[in-house]
Amino acid sequence: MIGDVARLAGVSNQTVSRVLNEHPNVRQDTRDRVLDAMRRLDYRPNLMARGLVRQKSHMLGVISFDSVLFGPATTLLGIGRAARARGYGVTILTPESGDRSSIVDTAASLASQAVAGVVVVFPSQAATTTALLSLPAGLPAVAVEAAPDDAIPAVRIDQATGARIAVQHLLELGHETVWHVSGPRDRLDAQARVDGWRATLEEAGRTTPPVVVGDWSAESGYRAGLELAERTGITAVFAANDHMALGLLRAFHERGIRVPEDVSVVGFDDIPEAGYLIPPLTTIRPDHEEVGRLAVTTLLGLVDETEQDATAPPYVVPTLVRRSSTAAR
Amino acid sequence: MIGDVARLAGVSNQTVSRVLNEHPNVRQDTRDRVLDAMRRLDYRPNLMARGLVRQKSHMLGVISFDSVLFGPATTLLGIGRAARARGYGVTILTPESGDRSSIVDTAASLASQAVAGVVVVFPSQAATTTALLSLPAGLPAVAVEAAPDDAIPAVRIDQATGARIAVQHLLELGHETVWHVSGPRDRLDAQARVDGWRATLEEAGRTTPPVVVGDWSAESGYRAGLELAERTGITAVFAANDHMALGLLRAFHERGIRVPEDVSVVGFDDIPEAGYLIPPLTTIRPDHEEVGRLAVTTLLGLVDETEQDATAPPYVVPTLVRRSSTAAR
DNA sequence: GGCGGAATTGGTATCGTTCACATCATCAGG
DNA sequence: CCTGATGATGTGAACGATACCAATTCCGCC
Repeated sequence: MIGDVARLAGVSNQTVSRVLNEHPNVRQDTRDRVLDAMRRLDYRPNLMARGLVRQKSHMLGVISFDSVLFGPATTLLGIGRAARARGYGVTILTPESGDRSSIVDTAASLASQAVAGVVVVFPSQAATTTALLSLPAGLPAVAVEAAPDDAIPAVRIDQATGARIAVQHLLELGHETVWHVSGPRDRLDAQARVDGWRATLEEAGRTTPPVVVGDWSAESGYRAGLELAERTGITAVFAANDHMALGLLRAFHERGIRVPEDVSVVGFDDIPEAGYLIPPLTTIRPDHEEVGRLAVTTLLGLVDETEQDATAPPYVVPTLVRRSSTAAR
Repeated sequence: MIGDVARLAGVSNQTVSRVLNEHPNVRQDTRDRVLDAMRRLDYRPNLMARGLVRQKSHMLGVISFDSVLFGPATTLLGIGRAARARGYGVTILTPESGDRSSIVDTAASLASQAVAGVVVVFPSQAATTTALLSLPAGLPAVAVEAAPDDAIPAVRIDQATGARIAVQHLLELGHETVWHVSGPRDRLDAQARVDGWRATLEEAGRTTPPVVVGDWSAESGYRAGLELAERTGITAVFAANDHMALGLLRAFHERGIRVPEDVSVVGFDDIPEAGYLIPPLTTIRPDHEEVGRLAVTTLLGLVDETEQDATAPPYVVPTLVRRSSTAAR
């Protein structure tokens, strides 16, 4: 195929290849002739052939769980866009389940796809470790959220700071303490939010209520809400994500507890509909897309030594979005 | 690399290749020896080399818009899983914007990735056409939702039937007529829902109120709700998706209109949190993942003539999920 | 005019695999 | 024991690009 272009332009294959790769030592008129030939033939380089000789593909792999959830889905979008901007394609794999074998399968499938590097978007330490171990040794990898020890670089939302901002906000409104509905115990991001919440309360010298554990779903938030509604004296709740906050709102509504008059609620994620819940939800907004971008930058730093700014900041700090679900006590 | 295996197993490259491709004419003990060697060396076939000689990659391309939304994201998941089950990888591209040039760019980028086929998950006729025209001629393609004329096969949710079920449900509850908050005008799926809604009302001999146009977002649903709240005599609203229904609920709540006592609301999509809104939302549940699966089946039918059941049913019929946002009049 | 070094271009091997064809081994039947 | 068919294996070319090295051209300067 490159031969056709070469013939039409009256040069050798090699020269076409040079034009293709923007090698400097090609005379301007030769370059023009080649470019013109490429246009005329609607030539597209065969990336498989190129990958074969270069021993490196133009593909990045992503292993992701929960890829339908707002946070991960947005991160995936960020990864895709950043990768494309650098000339890489992205292939996304989602294990059927959280089982060990399912994860191993997925990693193996990625391994055979000859990717240049891998981003692991997993919420649990164990799963990430499993995935990484199943990858061929030496394949560059970056973790999003959960990184086992410091074996590989990680990019994450600064969950703890996000939680801190949420709690701080509630304390400033005059609440004595803040209850917390957390994500699953085995999820690192969930635990980081718990840690931030607890630390902030302790620093302020407040009592720390027991954690109510959820699983990210609206349903678990609803159950947590029913549980909290039984108790008296609760004035502020920090939910570890907006979906659970949504469930909370529903439970409180059902029990005649008014938000924010009786109880203030803060969520986490700022899903697009957060502003249209009843009442509009005050929440913490993390920039998931930025996380994806940073993950790609970091990964490409590993893949391609010539990459610049390989040392991307590993934390993305979220911000507070004030709406109507919180009020002064 | 295949050579290493061959040497260790004491056979030729060709024999290893035969084992790899499950060619029948290999003696059992030879096969075992080769398989053992492969395991010992942790050999993985180089898919780029294979793709090069076979002139076909093991990759499917997907162009998708709105990949963060629940529906499309779920379809993407279905595509990914179905593809993997058939030994194909998937690369997903999302244009930066809906601009023509952005779409053309995206398609071009896919074209150079040597994919075996393409799934276009686009909501508008125009965008899909643009995307398809930018793809190299002869590349098999399947459209999800929006298919321009009948140039390529399409797989879609049976939107009209979904709408019909929603309207039917409301009419059976005794409502005189049903208002509709639609998706954007240029979206085929939105228009199909409008058509189903209108047809059902007309067949029942009811008056057809004007369509209130939204853009899928909760915000537009909210605005539509405020608008509807101004009018009197409205007892039932069918929103074209759950996010807009959510906005509606909020607007009605704000204006003191009770759901379902004063107005019944039906959504579309059955997002995971639909059951935890205030009140829990009655909605239409389309199986988006199934659409993804069917798209892959259909595409692979085009890519690989040996594929079976190439004639997948092109419509996936949704079902009604009854919750508490609808009541008898 | 001739020389040296840089810029430009071409030739050939190579990446890891499969394909087409050739070869060798095996076995049943006459 | 030979023949022919069939099964099992090996050999060399090809896929489309890049890498490495050699060859040619160009240019400024002595």
